[in-house]
Amino acid sequence: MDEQPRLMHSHGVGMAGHPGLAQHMQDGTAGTDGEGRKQDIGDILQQIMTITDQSLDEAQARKHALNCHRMKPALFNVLCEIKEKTVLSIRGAQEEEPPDPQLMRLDNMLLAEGVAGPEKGGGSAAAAAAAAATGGIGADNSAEHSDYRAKLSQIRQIYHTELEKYEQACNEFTTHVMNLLREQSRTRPISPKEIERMVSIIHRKFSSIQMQLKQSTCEAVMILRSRFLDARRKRRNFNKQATEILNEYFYSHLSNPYPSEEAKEELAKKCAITVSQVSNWFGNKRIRYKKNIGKFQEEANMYAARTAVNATSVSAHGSQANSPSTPNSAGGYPSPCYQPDRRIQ
DNA sequence: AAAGATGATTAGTC
DNA sequence: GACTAATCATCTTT
Repeated sequence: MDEQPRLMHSHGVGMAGHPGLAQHMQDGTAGTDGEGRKQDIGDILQQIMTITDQSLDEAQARKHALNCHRMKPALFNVLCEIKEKTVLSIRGAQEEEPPDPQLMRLDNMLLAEGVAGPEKGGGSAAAAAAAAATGGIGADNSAEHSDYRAKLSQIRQIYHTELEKYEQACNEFTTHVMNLLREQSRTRPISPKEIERMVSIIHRKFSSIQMQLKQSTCEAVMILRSRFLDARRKRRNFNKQATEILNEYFYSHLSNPYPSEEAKEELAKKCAITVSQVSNWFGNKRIRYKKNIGKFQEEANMYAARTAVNATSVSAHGSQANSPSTPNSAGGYPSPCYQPDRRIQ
């Protein structure tokens, strides 16, 4: 009951400024008197200012009164409930989406490549797997291997810093929005569910940005990997000694230049290359020799002579470092004319 | 820079 | 799976 007079009073104060203005309008005399007019305008401005001030004060007071009203929580609860129902009926269906298959693919790949997941170990494991895929990496390729690892860990580092940045930004933004909503929930009905929904929307937006990061990281890894795996890109000639060992074997087995698996392994060991490299070498050599025997004649003669010299010095001195491991025709010149025999063709 | 040499890859055969 | 023949990509020589 005592609320009413106060309200009336404050209302009265609000109106108190108006009679003066109304009076002016009614007289119509102000237009003729310059001095009076100036003063009147000053009065009006003054009154407007007071009105504004008073209105603001009033608005604040009303807001405060509303905030403190004992029925407010109940009212907001009801409003929230109604809002929840309408919002849910509008977009309730599309709420729970399944995990994005593409994102899962990217995640799996990053994990497999050792970019995501535990430190270091994964990376070198992936590099080792890549090395195994090429058919084995020799000791002389370890430099390239470590280069690969270095680049991979560089990618890894960039990925993690970026990811961290995104996560931090996401968290900051989330807390900011949550604070804002909590602040606003004092003046408008906001349910906790609504806040939750807003947070999930933010997370979804940020995860789509994250996906772009993951995608570009995957691309970088793929490029690095393909460059590392494509050995042709960084082909190195075998060193002179290795070539000599291989040629010695080839020309001393000219009638049947097909080293057995054991012989290949031994040659690989001697030349510090892989068995498949030995196989490649013999494959290339056979076909190229066969294609142009004339061109290789000189080379054939040279190695044949050397083998012969080695053989004689072996018999003379008992040991020789450079002798071929399994000469097939010790004592005589192996035929410099390799007939493309039964095996070939 | 062009030509030749060489190691690796690929399709096809046995 | 080993091999041939053709080819590619790079290295080396001219």
